[in-house]
Amino acid sequence: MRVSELAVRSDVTIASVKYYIRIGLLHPGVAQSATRAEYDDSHLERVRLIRTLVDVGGLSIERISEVVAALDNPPASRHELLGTAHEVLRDRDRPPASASAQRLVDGVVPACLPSAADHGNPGRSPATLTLDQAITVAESSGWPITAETLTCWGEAMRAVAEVDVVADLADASPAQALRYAIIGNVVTDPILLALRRVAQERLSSERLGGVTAPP
Amino acid sequence: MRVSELAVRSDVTIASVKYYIRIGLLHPGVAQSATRAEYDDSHLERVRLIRTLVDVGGLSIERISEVVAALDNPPASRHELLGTAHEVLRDRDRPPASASAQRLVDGVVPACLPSAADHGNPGRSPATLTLDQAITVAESSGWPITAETLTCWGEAMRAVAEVDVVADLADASPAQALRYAIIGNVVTDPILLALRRVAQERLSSERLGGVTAPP
DNA sequence: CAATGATGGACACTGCTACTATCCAAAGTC
DNA sequence: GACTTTGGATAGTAGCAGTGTCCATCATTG
Repeated sequence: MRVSELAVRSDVTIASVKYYIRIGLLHPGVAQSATRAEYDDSHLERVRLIRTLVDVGGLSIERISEVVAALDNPPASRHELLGTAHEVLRDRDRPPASASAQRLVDGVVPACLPSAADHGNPGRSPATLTLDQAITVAESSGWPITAETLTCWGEAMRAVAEVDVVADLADASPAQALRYAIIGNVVTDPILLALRRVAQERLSSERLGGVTAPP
Repeated sequence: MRVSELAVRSDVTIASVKYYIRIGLLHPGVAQSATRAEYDDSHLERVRLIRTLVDVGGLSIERISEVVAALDNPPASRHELLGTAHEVLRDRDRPPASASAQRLVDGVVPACLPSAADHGNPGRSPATLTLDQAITVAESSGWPITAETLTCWGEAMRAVAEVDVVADLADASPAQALRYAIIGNVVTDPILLALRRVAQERLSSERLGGVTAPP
């Protein structure tokens, strides 16, 4: 297909396609002549990935470059796959984690989320680092998290992750699996948060005995 | 206190304080003379709220204006409180929900999140609308959600919301309760998502039998 | 009591991001 | 042969969230 078709099919302007190629997010088409190049499904898929990451995930172009780099050079082992996915999704410009947050995490997580990696020193994975920092931010916003709360949430998220991991493991190539892990989290995170709000409304209406629905 | 102190205590430059006042996010200090005004804890609290919403929630200044407007004019009834909180946190520029997503939500949510509001026609609350749209986006990103998945997630999020609602109801004035509902969601959403990732890593390492931890 | 320096108010300006627009010459199309 | 499309390059734009600068006032301090 030509640029115009790629642009229409991915719902993006030609100018944007050119832009993505220029900054290296998208590989150029195969040049047929000085004024013609051929684009294929890999281009279409890439542009759609970019748009999902921008529109749904709210990732910056810079972050997307990292995602793309990881996809073009995926980890060989299954074990590092999620780590890589979580690393690119991780918010890098957060203040460092407080000691109390790390202690809380160390105390609660192994108990409610047992893992084979608990033998020996597990180190701090991207996700654990993110958790440390998120709890630190909450603390400094005057919203301290108790061990009980975290335990309860951890158990709930284990149930969520059961579904996730099963879905992710079905796939074939490392690049595809990585793609799935990244897109899967990006598109389903908002669903989870929306469900949380729905649950809050319904629970609160039950507790208060009234009707929460708006006009 | 004077601007300089307010600026230091809220970790913001004087220029930013002036900016927030100029655009109406922050009420001016009480003028003592042409070159002196007195600021109090309400100013400090407001600036900290703004920064939390910007830094943690990633809200735009425009959205924060809505939050501030809601706080200055909170709903009188407890029942509308969460609805208002969810309305201001809701992403307004999403495509409309698909019929299939709405059907999915209607089929799953009442079953796993029973509510007093289910008598008669409940309408669509802000959170439900957000959920519809989030599922629609997932569908159109090639990530269809099954009823089983949604049910499982819904049950997990009910457990999460149990903790939330208890915390929110402890408070006094409508404005305070609204503030808590908004900040609470904003600062704890990232924790939940981080826990999800941690759970994924640990579960996957258990399934794969290896060690997921990075270097 | 004069020098110093913080304040309020107004307005212009900046830095960053993510595109858009324009131009051109070559190539394909009708 | 007129018209459209493309690739490549470069410059320009829109929006957001502040910053910088200026000035007249005013409080403080040596």
